[in-house]
Amino acid sequence: MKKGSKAAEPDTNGIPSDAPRKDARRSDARRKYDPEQTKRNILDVATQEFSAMGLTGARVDAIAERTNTTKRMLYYYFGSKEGLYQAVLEKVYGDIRELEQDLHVSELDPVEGMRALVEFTFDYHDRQRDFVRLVTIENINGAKYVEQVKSFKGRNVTVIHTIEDLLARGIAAGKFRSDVDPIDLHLLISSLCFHRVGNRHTFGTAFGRDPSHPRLRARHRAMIVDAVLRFVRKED
Amino acid sequence: MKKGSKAAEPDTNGIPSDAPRKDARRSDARRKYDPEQTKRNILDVATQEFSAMGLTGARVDAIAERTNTTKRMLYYYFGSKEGLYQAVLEKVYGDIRELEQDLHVSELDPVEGMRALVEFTFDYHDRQRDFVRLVTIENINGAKYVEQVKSFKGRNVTVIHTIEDLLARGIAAGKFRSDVDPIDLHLLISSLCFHRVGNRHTFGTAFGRDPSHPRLRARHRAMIVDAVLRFVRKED
Amino acid sequence: MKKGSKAAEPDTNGIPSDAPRKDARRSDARRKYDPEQTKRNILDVATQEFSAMGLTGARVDAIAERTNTTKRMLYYYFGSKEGLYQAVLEKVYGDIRELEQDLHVSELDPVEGMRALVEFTFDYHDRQRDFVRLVTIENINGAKYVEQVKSFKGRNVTVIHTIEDLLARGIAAGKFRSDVDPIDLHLLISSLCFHRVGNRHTFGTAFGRDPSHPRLRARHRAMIVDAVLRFVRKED
Amino acid sequence: MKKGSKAAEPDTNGIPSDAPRKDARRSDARRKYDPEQTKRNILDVATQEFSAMGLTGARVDAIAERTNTTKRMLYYYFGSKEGLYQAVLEKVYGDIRELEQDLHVSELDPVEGMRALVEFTFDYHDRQRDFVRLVTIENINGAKYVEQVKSFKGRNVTVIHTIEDLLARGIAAGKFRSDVDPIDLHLLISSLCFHRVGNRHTFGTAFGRDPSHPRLRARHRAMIVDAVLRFVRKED
DNA sequence: GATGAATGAGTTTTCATTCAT
DNA sequence: GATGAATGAAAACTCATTCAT
Repeated sequence: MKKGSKAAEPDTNGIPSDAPRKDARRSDARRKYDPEQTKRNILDVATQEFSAMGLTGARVDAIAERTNTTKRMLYYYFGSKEGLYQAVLEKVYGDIRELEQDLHVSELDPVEGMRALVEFTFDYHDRQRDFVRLVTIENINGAKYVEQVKSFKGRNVTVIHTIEDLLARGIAAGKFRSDVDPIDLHLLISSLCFHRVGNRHTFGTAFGRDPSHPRLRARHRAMIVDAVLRFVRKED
Repeated sequence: MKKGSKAAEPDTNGIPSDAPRKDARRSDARRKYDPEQTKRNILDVATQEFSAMGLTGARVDAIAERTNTTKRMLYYYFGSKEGLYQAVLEKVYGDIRELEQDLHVSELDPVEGMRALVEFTFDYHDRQRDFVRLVTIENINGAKYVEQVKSFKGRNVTVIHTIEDLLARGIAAGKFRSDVDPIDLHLLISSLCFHRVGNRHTFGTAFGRDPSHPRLRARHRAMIVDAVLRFVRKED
Repeated sequence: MKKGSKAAEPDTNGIPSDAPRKDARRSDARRKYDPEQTKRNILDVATQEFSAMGLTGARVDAIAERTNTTKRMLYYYFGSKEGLYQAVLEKVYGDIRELEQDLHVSELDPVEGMRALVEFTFDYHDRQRDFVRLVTIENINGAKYVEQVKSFKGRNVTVIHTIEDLLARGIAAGKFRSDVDPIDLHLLISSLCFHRVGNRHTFGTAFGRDPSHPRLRARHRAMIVDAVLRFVRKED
Repeated sequence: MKKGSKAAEPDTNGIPSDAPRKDARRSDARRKYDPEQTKRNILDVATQEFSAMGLTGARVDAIAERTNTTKRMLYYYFGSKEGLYQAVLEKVYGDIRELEQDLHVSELDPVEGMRALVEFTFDYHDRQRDFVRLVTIENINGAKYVEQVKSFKGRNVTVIHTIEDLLARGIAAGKFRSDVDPIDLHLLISSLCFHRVGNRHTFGTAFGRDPSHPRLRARHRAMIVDAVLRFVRKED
């Protein structure tokens, strides 16, 4: 194993990472002392590094190097490598939540709502690779850190409520079967949307197909929507 | 000494790991020096450690400690930490292959064959957590090491052939729709079987449900078979 | 953040430390900026921290945190950690001096005067743990800093004069032996009064007795007075 | 505070430290791999550094530098800085114990026995400055580490038994008073022997007298024996 | 083949101190 | 006078790997 810390090389192929936008500076003059910006900057770089390298694989030095500040500030604000990792997790989960606010499924008819939910889930995972990778990493860590993330449980409850609502309305409209457990359905949707992103490297190696290629992506999207709708549809 | 190298603790809840069986000693005379046994022993322990901790998280010392031999031997046989990791990957993929030999889907009618394939895939992932974890880890590594595993590509080709055969026969029998891509279908099946195992920690934390609980497992198995069959079925 | 800077925990069992009294604000109008008060506040906190942790063990951050002001002020007023330590030493020695003024041994008959001196010395050490600890710390530092404390030498000269006076009068009165060196006697008295305070932790651990317990304190006090008087007494 | 790690400078004036004897090599050829010697070497150097600088003041690098090995070995054998400190404590207490074996007070008449005990205690403290310093340091640490030293409590019990025996025999012989508590007497003796060593720096600074000067040492030794005997002697 | 001791090069973390506002 | 943010230098500790026996 080469030691040179080239940092965060693996992955990141395709869509550019969603983390550090240098232009995110406060619109007012670039001030020298801007703790919020400093923190955000560190957090953005750390998101990249942790999602690319894992908790143990990430290097504090590598993060610091790509930051506008020094390693010291990283400890000043986040206390430790683990603390920083945790903060990254928190940020990432917070980000999703904001996005989900925009999804008003309850205003759509159940079938269209279900389609919208699946498409949203698909798109989100497809775009937020860092999120997918961090979840993967957390599963290797035994979900040790995510447990302490406040926004984590809340977010999941929301999704389940959405699904319950869709299912109930679908059943009432005679469109959906009545024996589907909402959490199981969530798992099913997640599986389909998550796996092709999280495992795209082994998939690509195995079949010579990159699941993130636009054509494939479109086909997968349609397939997954189709599969979910067939699964919930009431058969006559 | 703060950290105490307990190593490889995370995960492993539920089904006991499939790796190191101390009793696996060759029944014939236990010779003092048995290179094969030594290698196998190292490999078993390493499988556990790598699958529990990841490539970067695994500790050579931790592996050596739980081995019947010493660290030196590990280097003697496998050259480096990476070499050992690679060997683990190779072993794990070899193991699957053997199992798949037993699955004779071509002798079943297409619907039953599809069901059998899905059930096999489900059961395999459900049991072989180490495999699932190692694949996950490989995806974090950008599939860098699995690419060099000989049995890897071959195995996947086989699965696709099986699916192609099932689809063709199903279409011919008027049971399956004709617009399903075999690799996409494989991805779909894999997603459903893999995700609930690979992400069971975050899932468990999010919903307070352990997907490996027998009751849930049975339900998931039925659900996945159902979802796949509904997906491929020809509608009239 | 692992270590959490709780600072200055060890010791302080029993009698509450004599340092920082938050209520010590000047009774006259609490002005926003009161340099004297700020300095005193820093000094009090620093006395605690240094006496609890030693010079190297003390943390500037820990001191600043428990202060009403910020770290910057600490440097503003005292220049450096060492400067602050020195200032603490100075303050502590000054405090003693004030107290010793009240002891008018020369007005008592030699035996009673000696008793009074020993009792005073005992009581002082017994109460001023911070003083005892700081002296101990200075001895670990090779007395490097105390050398620069002005009140230090002066104070000792005074004590020796007092002892010389007592011895002379005692000898004249036929009560004391004539072969006692005043500095040696001072050392003897100090040893007895100092040790039980400075080493009370190891003593407590060794014998399960806390020398600062009231009953034990009283007995020690009597014992030490007794020992000293027997030592100086002229035998017939 | 200068940062350059010149290490272990303070103190050590006078008698050369009792720690690392390079000649302590196993008499048989100087072997390259000699764990016992390596450990002892580290321990000896560490004893010096810790006793000179305290736990927080000591520098792992400084210890390693003066060792025949590298810093890594220090962690290999002792796990951490604290672990090494603890080992030093253990060694130092063990050393005393061995010495005390040679003191057969019970064979002497009570007065002579008491004199021998005091003289032994005096000599021990006078010579083993590292011991005295380490005890002092432990008192600053709140005796946190010495508590875990096995030989610590045992040693103290032994001393008390010796004193009890002497007192009992002295009382029986009509030589000693009967109201002396053995632990108190031990404290008294310790105080007198310990203080002049432990606090010799401040003492030297205060009075311009170095208590370790041979002439002064002899006088102190006589004085302390005298003081103790006068204290225990039965008055007619 | 097998082993415990040894190690160089990192890696995380801490500390006293200073800067810009 | 006062403050929170910032920092370089050093300190503790860890890791994969190799050596002597």
